[in-house]
Amino acid sequence: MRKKVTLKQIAKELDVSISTVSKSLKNSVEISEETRQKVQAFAKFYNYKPNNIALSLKNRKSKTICIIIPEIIHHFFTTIISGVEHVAKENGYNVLVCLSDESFDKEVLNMEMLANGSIDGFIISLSKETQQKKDFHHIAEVINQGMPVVMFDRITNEILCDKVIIDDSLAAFNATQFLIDKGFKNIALLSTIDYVSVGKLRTKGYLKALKNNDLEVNESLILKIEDTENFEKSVEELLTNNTIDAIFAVNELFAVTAIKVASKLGKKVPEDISVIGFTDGIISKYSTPSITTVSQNGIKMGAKAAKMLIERLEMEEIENEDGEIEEHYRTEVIETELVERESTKKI
Amino acid sequence: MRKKVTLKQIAKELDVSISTVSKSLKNSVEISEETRQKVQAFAKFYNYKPNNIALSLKNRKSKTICIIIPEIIHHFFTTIISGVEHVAKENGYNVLVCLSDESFDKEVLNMEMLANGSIDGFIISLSKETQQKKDFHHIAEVINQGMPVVMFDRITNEILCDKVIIDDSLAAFNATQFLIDKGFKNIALLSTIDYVSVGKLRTKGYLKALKNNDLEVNESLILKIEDTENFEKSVEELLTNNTIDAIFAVNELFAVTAIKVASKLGKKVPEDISVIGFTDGIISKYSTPSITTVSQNGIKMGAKAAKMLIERLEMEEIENEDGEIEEHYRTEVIETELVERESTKKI
DNA sequence: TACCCAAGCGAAAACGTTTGCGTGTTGACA
DNA sequence: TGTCAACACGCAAACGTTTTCGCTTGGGTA
Repeated sequence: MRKKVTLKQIAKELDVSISTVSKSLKNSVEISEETRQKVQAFAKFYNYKPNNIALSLKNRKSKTICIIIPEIIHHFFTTIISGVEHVAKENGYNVLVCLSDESFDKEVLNMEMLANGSIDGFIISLSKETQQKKDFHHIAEVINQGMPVVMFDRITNEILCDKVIIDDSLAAFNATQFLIDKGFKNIALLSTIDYVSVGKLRTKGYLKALKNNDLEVNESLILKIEDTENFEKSVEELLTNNTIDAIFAVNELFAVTAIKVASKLGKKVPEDISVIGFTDGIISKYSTPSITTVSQNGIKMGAKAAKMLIERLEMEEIENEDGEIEEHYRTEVIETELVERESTKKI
Repeated sequence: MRKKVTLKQIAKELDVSISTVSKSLKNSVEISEETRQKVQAFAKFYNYKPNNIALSLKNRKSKTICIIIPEIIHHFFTTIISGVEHVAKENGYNVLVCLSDESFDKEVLNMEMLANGSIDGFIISLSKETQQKKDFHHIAEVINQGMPVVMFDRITNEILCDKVIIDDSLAAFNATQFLIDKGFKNIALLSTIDYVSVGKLRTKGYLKALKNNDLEVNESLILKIEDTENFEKSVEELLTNNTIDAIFAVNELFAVTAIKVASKLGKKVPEDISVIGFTDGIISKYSTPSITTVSQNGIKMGAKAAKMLIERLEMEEIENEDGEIEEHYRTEVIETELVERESTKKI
């Protein structure tokens, strides 16, 4: 086993000072050609690599960013990570992935654990519990300490920072309008409870589309699901007790479940009921029938978030020099797209 | 903005030495009750948190592990990360996620970038290209430097280290046997090309099951897919030109595609053809019909890999003290399970 | 011969910790 | 009054870098 070699060891071995070694490796003109050659050869032979931790300490930056997401077994968040990772690597940053498991405490813990030099900035999508509690002190705290934060998807307006979102309300509006244009009038909504910001916004878009087309809102066609594990029954009741010709679901899982329940009840998709989902994930693509859905480009979103964070990180260096701090935060809206597949009736 | 406070600043403010502050915060008996109180109160007020980077440098360990996977937009790898992350956090470790994108170079780059103090150990699943090249010098290198590595799923026997695998061959054997037991004789195989270790092993299990039951191996029923993007056509040809009553696919994507193609050709699953897949992911669960599949518990696998890595990390500390190094590597086999769903005919 | 300058190198500080050991001040006791 | 613990604290090294500044040596010039 050949342990990592340090500047000190090289210096000792070649009987020069540590500074000489360091400068030689950096091709400083201060050092004679001869010494440089010697040191570089030696360093190469022993496969010298500067210790990143020491560099982090010295430079007071770790070249690492942390992304905190509610859960990872979820296609959307996976694409986000993918986008973040690629941009990060391109810019020489590493990515630490933390899961809040939708828990407020874990979210806080993760942030506190890392906001002490370990990382340079956060990219975060709020946990359900955090959104419910409306307690964002942990985020305000790290921002206050001078650490940049970029929020995406599940955000809050109570915190000032860079944000990347889709226009959930508009996307939902468009999806609903798409159904209305096909002539459907009894459009059910499968949504989440309101404290989930995106659920609320998507519901808003749905309502607006109905209103815009002078369609009456039928409350019994709106199902707000809390328990995302066991809700088949509620959907079954919804479909049994009402006349429904189309469904707009605020996520993939709700959409595919709606289709399952419908076919169980003997209703065919899209012949009897048309279904539109949200998030263009694996489920939508591979289920039968494949599902028409609102595509939120997670990769693009993650990439954008990473870009914003890194820009701010690199910007800070310059700004710190003249002591000015730019506080002009941006909110980027990533465009969505309606991907038409088999679950909606062709006209 | 209130920047992070350091021991030095506290020391200066309270007019004591840095060591006194440090010891006070650690409740050392060396320091008087009074001073301790004072320091702790001050530290608490200013929300002092020790700088992790400095600690890493001093302790020469970062409490961070890195997982390198070929791609993240893949349910199996996502569950792995989930398993790893939870065990890591439980033990006070952070998780750095790196993607090789199935590229040898990126794999090497990632390892070299991080094997200099940034992290304490690796968990890795080999990229396709690496398996094809059979070049594992980068892995041997970091192991040689004394950094523990745990390989999972896509492994190689050429490297000695801890490993976590499933018995791919056995699992494939069982799946094939399951089909044979149902009375099928013309069982097609959708596999990958042989350099992907798991593809090869699963093919082996398939062949063994046929042999064990005195069934003749029909080479034209075996399709080895290279391009995992555009292979529908090959599957279509396979199904058109042969009499096939069952299909064993070595992953979810192949399985769901087989079903799509079959139904396109007017053959019903499971009435006309039974299909078994591999990996119990979202696709298998939510496609229609839902797919009978070999479940590899990714969470368990990831958790096990993390446990093995951390055990070795903590073990090393003790061993280093008496200079002995334990080189007894283990290979853990995670049991698989056949999850019966709708894509196989009930007898 | 005296002086200067450049080249080549080393010392030391800094980043923020921890910790073994040294040291000064008490108070008690003989 | 002298001695010696015990107590309370500070010094300094160490982790591995980078970088500023200062030092030495030699040769050239006046």
